Amino acid sequence: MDYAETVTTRRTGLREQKKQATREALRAAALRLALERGPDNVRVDDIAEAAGVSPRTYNNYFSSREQAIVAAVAGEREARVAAAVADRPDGVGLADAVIEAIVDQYTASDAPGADALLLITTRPALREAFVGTTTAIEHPLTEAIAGRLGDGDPHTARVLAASVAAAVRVALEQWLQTTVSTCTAGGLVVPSGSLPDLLRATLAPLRPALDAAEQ
Amino acid sequence: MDYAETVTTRRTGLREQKKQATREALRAAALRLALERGPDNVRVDDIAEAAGVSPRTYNNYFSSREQAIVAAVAGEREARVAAAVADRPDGVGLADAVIEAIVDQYTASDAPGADALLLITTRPALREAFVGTTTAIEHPLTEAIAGRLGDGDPHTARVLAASVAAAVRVALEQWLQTTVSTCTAGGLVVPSGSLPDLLRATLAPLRPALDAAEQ
DNA sequence: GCAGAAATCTGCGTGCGCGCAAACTTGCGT
DNA sequence: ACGCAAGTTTGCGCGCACGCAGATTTCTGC
Repeated sequence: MDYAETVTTRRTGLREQKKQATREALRAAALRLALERGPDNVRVDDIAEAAGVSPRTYNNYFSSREQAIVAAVAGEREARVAAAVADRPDGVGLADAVIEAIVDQYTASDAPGADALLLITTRPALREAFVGTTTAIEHPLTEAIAGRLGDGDPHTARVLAASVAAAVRVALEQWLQTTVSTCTAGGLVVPSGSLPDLLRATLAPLRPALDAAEQ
Repeated sequence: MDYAETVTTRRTGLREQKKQATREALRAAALRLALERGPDNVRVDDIAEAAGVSPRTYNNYFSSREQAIVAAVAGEREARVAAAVADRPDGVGLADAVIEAIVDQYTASDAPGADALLLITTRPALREAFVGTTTAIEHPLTEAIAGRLGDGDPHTARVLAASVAAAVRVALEQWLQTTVSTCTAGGLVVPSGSLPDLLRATLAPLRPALDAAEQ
């Protein structure tokens, strides 16, 4: 929940260094254990023990059992989406900047954690946590949109960011739904290639709102 | 979560009748106890005991402790919003129908539970649960919008409904924020009169998207 | 270096959410 | 009227989330 130090490693150093280390250890341990045994057969005590910390400490980093597993695949996608929106050249419109940035980030991150994604699509509790990560992009996205809108009403940026995040959530829900049904029916892996198209199609209805805000 | 019987009291009757009775008893007990003592000094066991059911039964009706308290003021606003959208004459545009229906429902319901609202604005956990009720309007709103759009793409209706719900959530968050700060600073009750204006202003950026979907 | 301040880790206790299976209630067919 | 099927309630147990306060580690000023 704290992205202020991701760039310049602010703050004295040894503290934040250890903090990030244990956070990463918890992430890795959670994902590894979830893949080895089923996701249901892993308690927070196991994760904490594998990471070498107290069970109580786990909840100082993640507020739910699923967050650690989901964090491994979701990562800091939120901040990268915002950065991607801001990095688009000024020539392209707001709608294209936002939509393409989101599509890029959500398709690029699929390759590394493909096995983890398959795991997430299986268990409903994990799917819910994964879908819940979309709300995390709201704040960074708000600032990115506000930066592109210039001196406009900051309320508008916030509403648009929330709407975009909601649309992304809808796309993910539908993608997971069709994915699991495909798995059940065909028995093959996920057709991740359709995610970009689905995102574009789902975000399309918001284009008029984004265009109108630009004036 | 089950709105199929709200109109015609379908299903044999005695079962659903008792079900609604205990649900209402739980709601009332939760709100009463929360008002008497502080909201933090009421356990689910107390609510269940006051309603005359087992503590386990409570979680058959509400999946969290706050839901019962919030449900008292939130009620079945979801279904009524959808009905209000559908009831607007065909002459008015989709944007006006949606926005005015929402404004109506969110202002009309404020009067009865004014004291409860003040309670909710105080405790952060309750505010979160109250804000969370906005996602409940997504499904009914989707069908209402789809009905007005006619034979258009059902995806569009879903995205628009999700965006509208997100915007409502943003408005509620901001309203609660300014409300609590006003209370802290001035020490007076909430300026509920500004909610309609805030809703209208927050939903305004989505007008172009709603208008465009209508064609 | 060295105290004092600040942040973090940890054990403990409480309450909550929920799966499970047994008792009980209600509805329906005959 | 009666018995079976379906639905609901309840007790039980497990694991999770978190506040609290003490111990421990890290940072800062001197």
